[in-house]
Amino acid sequence: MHDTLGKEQIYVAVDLLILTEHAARLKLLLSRRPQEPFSGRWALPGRFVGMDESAETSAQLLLMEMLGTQKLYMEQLYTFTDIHRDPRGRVISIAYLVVVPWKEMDPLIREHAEGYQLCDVETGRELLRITDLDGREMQEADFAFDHERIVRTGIQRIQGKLNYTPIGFAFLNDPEGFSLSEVQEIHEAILGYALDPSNFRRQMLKQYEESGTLSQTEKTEIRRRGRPAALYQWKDRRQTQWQTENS
Amino acid sequence: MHDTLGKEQIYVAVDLLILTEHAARLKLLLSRRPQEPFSGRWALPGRFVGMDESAETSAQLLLMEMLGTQKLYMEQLYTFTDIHRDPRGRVISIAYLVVVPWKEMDPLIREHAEGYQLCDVETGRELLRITDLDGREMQEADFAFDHERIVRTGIQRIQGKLNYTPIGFAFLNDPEGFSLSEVQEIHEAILGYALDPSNFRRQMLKQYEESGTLSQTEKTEIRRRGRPAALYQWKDRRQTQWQTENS
DNA sequence: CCATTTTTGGTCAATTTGACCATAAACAGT
DNA sequence: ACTGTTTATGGTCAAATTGACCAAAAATGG
Repeated sequence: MHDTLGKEQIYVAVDLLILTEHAARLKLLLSRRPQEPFSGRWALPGRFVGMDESAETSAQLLLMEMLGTQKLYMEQLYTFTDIHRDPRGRVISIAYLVVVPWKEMDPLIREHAEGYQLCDVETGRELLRITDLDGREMQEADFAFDHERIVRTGIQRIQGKLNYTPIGFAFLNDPEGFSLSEVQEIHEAILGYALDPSNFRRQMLKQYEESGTLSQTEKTEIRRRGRPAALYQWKDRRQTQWQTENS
Repeated sequence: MHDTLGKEQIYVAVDLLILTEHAARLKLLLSRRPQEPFSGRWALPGRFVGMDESAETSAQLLLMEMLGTQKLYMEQLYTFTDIHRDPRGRVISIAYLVVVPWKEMDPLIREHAEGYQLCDVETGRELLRITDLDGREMQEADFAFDHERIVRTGIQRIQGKLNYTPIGFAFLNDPEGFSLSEVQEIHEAILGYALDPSNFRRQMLKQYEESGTLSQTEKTEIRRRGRPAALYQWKDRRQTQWQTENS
């Protein structure tokens, strides 16, 4: 479609940083580019913005194409505009950060997003290590365009936001409820280090229980080992506001 | 130059939200548009991004044109892409937040930025009131394009950043030193409410003194009334990093 | 010399945080 | 049935932080 680009105009694209979490691991949706430029390198899902779409709409459409849903947490991440970021011509990219609950991601990924892999993201306080399904680590040169930089920017953003927003809950919007340990697992996967269970629970409850957005249900979890956890619910009053809110 | 735009492509522009502070007031650089569209309405300084410039470079060039300097705190704010934000055609705007010390702004504004006014921004915890030099309040409809939204986004951003970054110090980079009351005045102007002097000082010193970025000089201020204040210095180790750092 | 103004340092109670310990509630294996 | 293991949950306690004050220091203006 856009194999060659005109030399006389700036093209606008959106790229999606789609994050999910499973088994104490932060995961990131990447694909190997099937064509030039950067054939074979890892790339974020992207799309050119049409004349009749806002960037946000364009991102939502791409999301719909890939996963078949729009009801996800999405925020604008950053706009990358380096002159030579795309060898085909002048393309700027507006990157969006998308959070998908694993339970939704798992079935969707098979149906819609063929060719995509959910790669592992390991992140300590400073480090960032991304590995594909075979456990091979990616270097910056393994990425297409400036996508490695986009990834780093996004990870930093979400790490910072954990402190003062309930963005962690966007990773588990299942209506059946969730345990606070699951929330903790998500925070740990994003931050890259362990948290104290007792203190974590205390913090979450104080922060969100009195505002009514986090409330305990009557059900409890079914586990294999250990004491079953109480299940909580997230009241979505602000879920839709998330879509347009700017930090 | 761009009186009429082609209908077949997306144009990319940058807009600058230039903030400064004086006499306990947050100020914002605006001009009345001299031409259609939105003739007579208030607008941020802006510029179309050239084919051979990154957005950041373009913003820096505009800054250089307007104020004759580039050595200012600047960060990308947000990218606005609504389809109908510009009646001339399809234009997206990458907004940048710029902080100028008053002592630099005052002389520069006369020389370079003719037609621009430094308007007052009054901001409580929720409210936002912007008034021109004659004290007349602006409504959303008094702004061109979606510039009122850009302003609100920017004010929110800087208010949030006061908590966890030293962005307040960007308002006074004078080499002669500054008193902590001046810093406090800046914070109060941005936040829209008063702070306790003693607690404010305690916080600033704990946060930045031990890292070596804030240090007391031997000089003291010359005042009209009251005890003269000790002057402090900001060590710029991270000033340049500010330019590219993303929150 | 006194009243006023602003800076600076300090107190003190309330709150928050971080590092723990202890118990509760389940299961697995003997 | 009992024992050990595992995970969830509740509690303690000292350290650190915050917010609301008070008071002295250091200047000026009358």
